[in-house]
Amino acid sequence: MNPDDDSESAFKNLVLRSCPFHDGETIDIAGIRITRYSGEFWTSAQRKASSVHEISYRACFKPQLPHFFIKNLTGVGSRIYDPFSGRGTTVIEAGLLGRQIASNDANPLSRILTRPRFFIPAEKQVAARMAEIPAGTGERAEIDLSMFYDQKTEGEIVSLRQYLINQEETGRIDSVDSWIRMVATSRLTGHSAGFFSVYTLPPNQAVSPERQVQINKRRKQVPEYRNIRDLILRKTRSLVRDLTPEERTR
DNA sequence: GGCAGATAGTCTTTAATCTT
DNA sequence: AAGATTAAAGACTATCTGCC
Repeated sequence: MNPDDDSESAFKNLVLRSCPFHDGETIDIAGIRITRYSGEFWTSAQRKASSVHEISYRACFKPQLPHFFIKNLTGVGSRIYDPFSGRGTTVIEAGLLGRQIASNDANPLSRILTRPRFFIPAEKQVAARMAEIPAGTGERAEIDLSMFYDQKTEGEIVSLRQYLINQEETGRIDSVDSWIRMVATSRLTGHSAGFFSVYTLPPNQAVSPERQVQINKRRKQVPEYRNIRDLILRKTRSLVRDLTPEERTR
């Protein structure tokens, strides 16, 4: 069910009325000091946050949520720890608020997506590095991904992957490589021309190869060439568009 | 500067499958 | 069989971009 605004605000008023003190006010209950804070984080108007958060990931909450608690309950320089970091919303927001951070996650994808956004390269550096990485020769991946990618596109992805694995294994991977890996990972599949794949479900939803064959048939589509270098640069620009010069070099 | 179309992050709905 | 859970599909919508 989708509660309309009226019922939502009625619920909010009920909750606020039942609370005996006002926002920011501290009272003593049974010897425990309690300060009240309230906020809204789910309506569209309150979702706007830094562009640097905008990478695809399943199940992510709004940056305003950690922002609210970090701002009200911690000071500049405090350390914020997130034990289930996911795409890193909490620690990135903490970083933007000038806090120290620590995080971990069982899924290594978390580190791939989070860490590079603390060491943001200049767009020029990303462009120069992308130009150095071989575009490949249309090599296919080990598994059949032809229902998602045009052959040339897939060749570029395979070549980039090989390059990154090689950099990692030889200990040469740097912040520019890591940034490219983060952006490329978030561009792999999606539902618009900004992704490497043909139209598929939005990137927070997985699709099996068999299902994608059906989607292609129904939509009468075949994967067409996508220049992954251009798309990575475009997304790079988009990710940093809200950042101040200080935030970019922090 | 304002409009229209494109983009893409996220939300809702429906279908399929599993559990009790 | 009913209820719960998960998968699939696409809809919704704020923001961006290009154009006049």
